[in-house]
Amino acid sequence: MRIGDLATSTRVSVRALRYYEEQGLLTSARSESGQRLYGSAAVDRVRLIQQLYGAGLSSKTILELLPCVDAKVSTPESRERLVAERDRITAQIAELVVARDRLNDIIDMTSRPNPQCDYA
Amino acid sequence: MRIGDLATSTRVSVRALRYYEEQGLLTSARSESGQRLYGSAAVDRVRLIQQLYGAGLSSKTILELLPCVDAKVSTPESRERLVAERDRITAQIAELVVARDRLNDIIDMTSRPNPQCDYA
DNA sequence: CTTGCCTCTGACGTCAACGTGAGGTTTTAG
DNA sequence: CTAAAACCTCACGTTGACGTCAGAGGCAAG
Repeated sequence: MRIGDLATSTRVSVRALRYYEEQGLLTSARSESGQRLYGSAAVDRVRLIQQLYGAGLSSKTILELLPCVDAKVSTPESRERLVAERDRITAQIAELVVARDRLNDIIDMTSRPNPQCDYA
Repeated sequence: MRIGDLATSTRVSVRALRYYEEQGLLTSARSESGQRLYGSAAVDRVRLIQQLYGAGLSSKTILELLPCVDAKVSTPESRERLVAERDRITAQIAELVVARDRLNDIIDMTSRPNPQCDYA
């Protein structure tokens, strides 16, 4: 498949896909004329990358960790990195839960009929 | 209290506090000589701002919502906005949970003794 | 063969939340 | 009184993940 097809099936922009390749996260075969060609496995690869980006990992970090996924092996350093990121995500989830509760409080507080406006 | 004190007690940089004021999120009285002066309520205000930033809200969004908090009243538009942000956070939490599980899978997968290396 | 969409490689633009340094005033400790 | 520390206002720098435009070539349809 060509880059436009991959973009469509992953809902990721063409620019982003080229960026991923630039960062070393995604590889592609090239046609005679230089166009990028991808196998179907690329779809899953892009999804994984998106998921890790979504979790707040940087290109650099993802680049370090992808080889582990591919080789199914982690060095002590990369394992440490993985655990650190997981813990960071856990902490961030906790933070988001607190913030959501806070927003809910605000919603409740501001949605309750205002006493000053109540009929006596 | 002066800006340095507020920075210390909230663990937010002086620059950030000035930035919050620039964005209209934080107000300050001024001394004769022009230095910012804050009441103790400013600490909670900054904490709230930090929490909302941490939840991924932008200055602009926070600016829209703070008056609701202060007045304890929300217009239909702002209520809609609050609910939308809450739902976005909920979705993001779900995304993070998925990503964390994915990371855990990777950790497990790469930490298990490699079969190819096992003694027969 | 040409029209129109896809792709290519640069390379500059963007946006948000600050960081950082300049150059100058104010407050505080000794 | 004086030196250090804290404060002030500009105003440019930073970072990451792309967006966007330019200029040029590639590819299936009619």
